[in-house]
Amino acid sequence: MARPKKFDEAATLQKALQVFWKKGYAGTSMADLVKAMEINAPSLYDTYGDKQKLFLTALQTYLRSQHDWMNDVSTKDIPVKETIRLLLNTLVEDTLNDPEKKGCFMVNTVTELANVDEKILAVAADNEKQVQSILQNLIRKGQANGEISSDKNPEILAAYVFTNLMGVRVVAATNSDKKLLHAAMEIVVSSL
Amino acid sequence: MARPKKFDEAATLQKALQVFWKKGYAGTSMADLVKAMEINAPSLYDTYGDKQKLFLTALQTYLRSQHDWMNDVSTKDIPVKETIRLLLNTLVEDTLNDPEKKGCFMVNTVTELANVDEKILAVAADNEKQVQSILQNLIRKGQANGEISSDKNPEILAAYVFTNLMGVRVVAATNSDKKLLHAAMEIVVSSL
DNA sequence: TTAGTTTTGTATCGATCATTACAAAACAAC
DNA sequence: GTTGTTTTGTAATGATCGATACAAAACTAA
Repeated sequence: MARPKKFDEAATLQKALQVFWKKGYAGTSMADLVKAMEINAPSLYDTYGDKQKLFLTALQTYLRSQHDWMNDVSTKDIPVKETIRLLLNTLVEDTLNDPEKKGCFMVNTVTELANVDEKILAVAADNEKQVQSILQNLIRKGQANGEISSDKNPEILAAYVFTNLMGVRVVAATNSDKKLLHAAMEIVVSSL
Repeated sequence: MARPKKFDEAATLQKALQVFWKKGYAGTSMADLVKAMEINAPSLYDTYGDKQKLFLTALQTYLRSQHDWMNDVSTKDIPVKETIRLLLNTLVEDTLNDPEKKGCFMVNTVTELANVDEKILAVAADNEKQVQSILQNLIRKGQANGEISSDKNPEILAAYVFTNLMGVRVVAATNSDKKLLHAAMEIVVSSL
């Protein structure tokens, strides 16, 4: 019924995600996006809305894949502590292996915008809730099978792990001592 | 020998620091700074240089006060674990009590710029070195007086505490459950 | 007071910002 | 092939970006 789009919506969104991830919201110009996405400005606005909306869409896409990954790892049939070790260590590896050293898009966004944009704050709070939920389920499972003491509070343990998940993403940006970071994560696991 | 400045250099720098801290580097315009600092653009450039230089000066000022604070706390005559508990809990309190929820200026800067600005990366690496040094000294002191097992590696423990210092600054931006954060920090202390 | 120096205020620079008007081009349905 | 609809490319919008030119104003030293 009309002229079809020349580009793939999802793939082009991924390109925008990469730019926002690397340069942040304010640090990214529409010209940057137009160039990276290889579409013209009018196509961009028509398909994804304005800069804010595109950013939010990119962020949600990122979070979904992040959650999917965590859920995948969490449903593996291995000990709970092994699972949490895998989560932490994979983050260290991924952060250090990224040649662009982009860190975590959610962490970057929280530190840039959560205090000045309520919508972003809501997304961040929701993300925390979801990740905490995944972690709590893991910990309860560990308590059920005897890996973790039932005396401990799952909510607190989850918050503790979450803090380390966030922290290691920041630290890995300036410290590339892989062994040291893995050793620090090992303390997290062994203190559960 | 000439017309004196009408403003206080250090106090006006503090105003710039507050703006950069709240809005980030790219999110801050020179117009924002001129307004907050209550000086004219030419005075700003003449005294502090361009935007980049002013930002770096503000960041260094922030780091110096941060290090001074850590050193002050570290030289208190209390048990080492108590000191580390105080460091972690004070960060939680300060972050939650700030009505502007600015978080940590260093963390914000690392996540915004460390991957695109080598000068910032160097400052961040240097900061990590200094904080790690303070933490390592504390831990060695704890090992000397029997608070902490001498079997443990001070460097790894310091990296572990550092990760939690960074992490809690990010988490406190979206989770304002004070009790939960304090409880999580308590795990950090008790795992030393 | 006068000479010399620096700061201040105004006003503006070209460049870049996010966003869009408009018309040619490209498709689907008939 | 014609009609109707949407996308595309070009080009430009006003606003804001970081940074300065210039002259009046304000001070010190003599």
